[in-house]
Amino acid sequence: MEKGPLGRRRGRGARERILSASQQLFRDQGINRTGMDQLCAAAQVSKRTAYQHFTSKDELVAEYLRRFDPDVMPGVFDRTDLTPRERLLAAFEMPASTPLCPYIAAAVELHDPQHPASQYARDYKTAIAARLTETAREAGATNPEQLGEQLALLIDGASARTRVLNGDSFPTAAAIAAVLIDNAIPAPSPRQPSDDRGTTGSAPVPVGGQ
Amino acid sequence: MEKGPLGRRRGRGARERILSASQQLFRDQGINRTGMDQLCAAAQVSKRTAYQHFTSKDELVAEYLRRFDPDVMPGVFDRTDLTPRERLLAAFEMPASTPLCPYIAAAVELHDPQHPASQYARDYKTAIAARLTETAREAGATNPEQLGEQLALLIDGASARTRVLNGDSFPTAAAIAAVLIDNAIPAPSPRQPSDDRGTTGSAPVPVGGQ
DNA sequence: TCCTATATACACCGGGCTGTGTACGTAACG
DNA sequence: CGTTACGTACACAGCCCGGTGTATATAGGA
Repeated sequence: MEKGPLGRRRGRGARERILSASQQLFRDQGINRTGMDQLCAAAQVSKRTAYQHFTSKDELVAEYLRRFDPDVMPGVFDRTDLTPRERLLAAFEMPASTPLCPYIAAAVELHDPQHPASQYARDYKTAIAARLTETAREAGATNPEQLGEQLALLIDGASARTRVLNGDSFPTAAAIAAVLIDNAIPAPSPRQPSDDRGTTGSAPVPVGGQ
Repeated sequence: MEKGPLGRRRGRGARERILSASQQLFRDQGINRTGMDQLCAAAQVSKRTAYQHFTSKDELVAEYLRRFDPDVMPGVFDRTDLTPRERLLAAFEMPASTPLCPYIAAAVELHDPQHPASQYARDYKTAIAARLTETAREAGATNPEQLGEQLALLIDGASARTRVLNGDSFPTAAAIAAVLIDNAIPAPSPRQPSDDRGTTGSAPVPVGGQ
C-alpha cells in the first residue's frame, strides 16, 4: 500500500482519517466553509468512501461532535494531584490559542436547534456544568449547582470573547472564578491553598438544596 | 405605486428596506443561510437594485453590522434615573428571547478575521467594555478597567450560552455581576434599594486580582 | 485459495449561491 | 414637459457544494 503505481491505497482506517481531518478543518475553517471535496482530499480518502461511512455531511458533523463527549475536559477534572478548588481553577488555564468551543461554533454555524449536533452541544454543556457542580460540591461550596453554572458561563464567555477579540480572555475569566469560588466556600482558610492538601473528604460537604 | 397592475413599485426606500430585512433574516437564519434572493424578496426589492446599493453581499453584511454601532446598548448606559451601579446591572436585564450578539454570530459564521465585519465586531466589543469601564469608574470601582472587562465577558458568556442551551443565562450572569460589583466598590453607598439577587450574602471579600 | 468487505478513481447531476446583462417602467424635479 | 436617477422584471452565467453511479482494485479472513 502507500502509493502504489496504480490506484494507491491508504489502508483501512478511512473512517478515522476522515474524522481526524474533520477535527482540524472544522476547527480551522469552520463547518460550512469546509467542503466534502477538500475534506476527503485532506483525509486522503475518496469521496465515495466517505459517503459509505457517513450517509451525509450532517451525520459526519454529528459524529465529529460526538467524539468530544467522552473526554469532557480531560486532564482537568481527573487530576488527583489538585484540590477540588484548584481543579475548578485549572479549568481556566487554557492556552491563548484555544479555539472556540466546537459546540458553540457548531450551534452558531448550523443555526438549527433540531440538528443532532445542536442536541450534542446542549448535552455537552450540561455535562460540563455537572462536572463543575460536582467538583464545587467536593470543594465545599454552599450552592454547588449555582457555582457550577456560573463557572460554566465564564468558560463560554472566555471562549467566545477570545474568538471575537483575537486575544486571550481566559485570565479574566479565571480572576472572576477565583472571586466566585472564594465567595461560595464558607469556612475554609481565606489564604491561598498553597499546601493544604487535605484530599477531598476534608470539607464538611453541606447538602445543597434545589 | 404600491402594487400597480404592471411592474408594481415599492418606492424609493430600497436601501432601508434591504437593511431592515437583513436585520431580521440574518438574526433569524444566520448570514450564510440567507441567500440574496430570499433577502430581496423579503425586502420587496429587485435583486438588481440590491446590487446597485451594495456591490457584494460582504459589503451588505458589513453595513448591517455597522448599523449597530451608534446605539451601543441603547437605553442602558443613558438612563439617568439609575445609579451607576444600577446601570451596570441593567445591562444584564435582557429578555430571554434576546438573540446571540450579532457580532459574535458574524465572527463565527464568516470565520475570517480579515473580514470588515470581524473588524467591526472587535470595535464593538471594545466599545462595550469601554462603556462598562466608564460606568464602573462612575460607580467608584477601584479597578474600573478590570470590572468593565469582566462584565463584558459575562455578557458574552450569557449571550453564547443562551444560544446554545436555548435557555436564559442572563440571570446567572447578573448574579455574578452583582458579586463582582460589590467586591469591586470599596465603600458601598446604601443609597439605592439593594436588590440582592439570589447570590450568597454580601461578604466583602477583597477582590483577588489575577 | 477464494470471497467479501473495503477502498479507489472519476465523471456527473441537481440545486443553490453570488453576481450580471438587458430592456423596460416610473417617480421626482428642473 | 423632459430629463435623470431610481427601481423593476427576468433570464442567465459561473461556481461550488452535497451526493451518486459505475467499474475497478486490494486487503484480510475463511
